[in-house]
Amino acid sequence: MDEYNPLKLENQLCFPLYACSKEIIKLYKPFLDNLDLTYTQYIAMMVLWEYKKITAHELGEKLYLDSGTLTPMLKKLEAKGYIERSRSKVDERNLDIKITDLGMKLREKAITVPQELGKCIPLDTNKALELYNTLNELLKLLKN
Amino acid sequence: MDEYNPLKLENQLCFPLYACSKEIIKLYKPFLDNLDLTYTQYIAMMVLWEYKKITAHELGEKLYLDSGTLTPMLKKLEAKGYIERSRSKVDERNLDIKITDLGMKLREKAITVPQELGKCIPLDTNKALELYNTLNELLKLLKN
DNA sequence: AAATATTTAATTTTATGCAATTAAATTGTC
DNA sequence: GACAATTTAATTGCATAAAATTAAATATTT
Repeated sequence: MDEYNPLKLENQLCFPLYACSKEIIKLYKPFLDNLDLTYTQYIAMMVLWEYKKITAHELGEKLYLDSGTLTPMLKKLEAKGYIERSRSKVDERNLDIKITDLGMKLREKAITVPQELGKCIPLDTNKALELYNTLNELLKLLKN
Repeated sequence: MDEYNPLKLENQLCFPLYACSKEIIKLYKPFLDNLDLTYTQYIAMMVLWEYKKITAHELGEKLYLDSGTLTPMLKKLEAKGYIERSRSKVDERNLDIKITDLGMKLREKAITVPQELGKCIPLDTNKALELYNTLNELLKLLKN
């Protein structure tokens, strides 16, 4: 009998996580192209649709992204007119991100995206929910 | 009662997939730094440790990566002396990737990585196995 | 055999993504 | 109030990652 090989790609947990993540982000592309958003910009807008106003730092914590990724991405969203960037008056080290009317209007166009994408993911509801729960649990544990 | 909001970051399946993938790849960093490999280079080496020789195209299929990512990455692995790149004699459009002795030697240094990483992932064996199975199933379905 | 279609790696462009550093502002301590 | 420590965004450098295009080689069709 062959010995168990810990270094086979097939035997890794991380690899299907990494590959699934990329493949699903690819599925978003045609829908997000209609909104002129990349996936990273989309998840940032999602937070802003909910909170309307947030500091760059808090946004980064929610998205698991640091300023090296956020700064240029937020500048692009500002150039598109979806957000405004301004120094906080309370603490000038903080950058306040505020959604614009145009940004809020984009939400209406985006409203169908989650359902459309759901149709592209070939998992039954129970499996999907179980996966959702496990990943969120793992994510929470990894944060500590 | 609040209505269900399909555009809340919290309600997405893809986001924890994306975030977990990135966070776990970060966990690899200290171990892979010892091997002078990035995560992408590591998974490429994993395939080569198993197959010894493979075409760039087949490697790309296994890793879910295209030539735009593979070409520069394989050149770096060649520069480190872990692989050799050569045109196939059978079909010159194909690029053969062959592991070197130095590349095979690196495997010995890498052998402990999966176990070390396992210790960093706070999931019990059953949950991890279930996640592994679901993700591989999903990955297989996404390929079609 | 010539023309066409296909396959594949490489290149180009744009957008992350992270580590490390820098710079500016604020906080804490005395 | 001076000054050190801390916090935060921005910058820099390097490595993906994907889409689109290009170029070379091979396979197919007539």
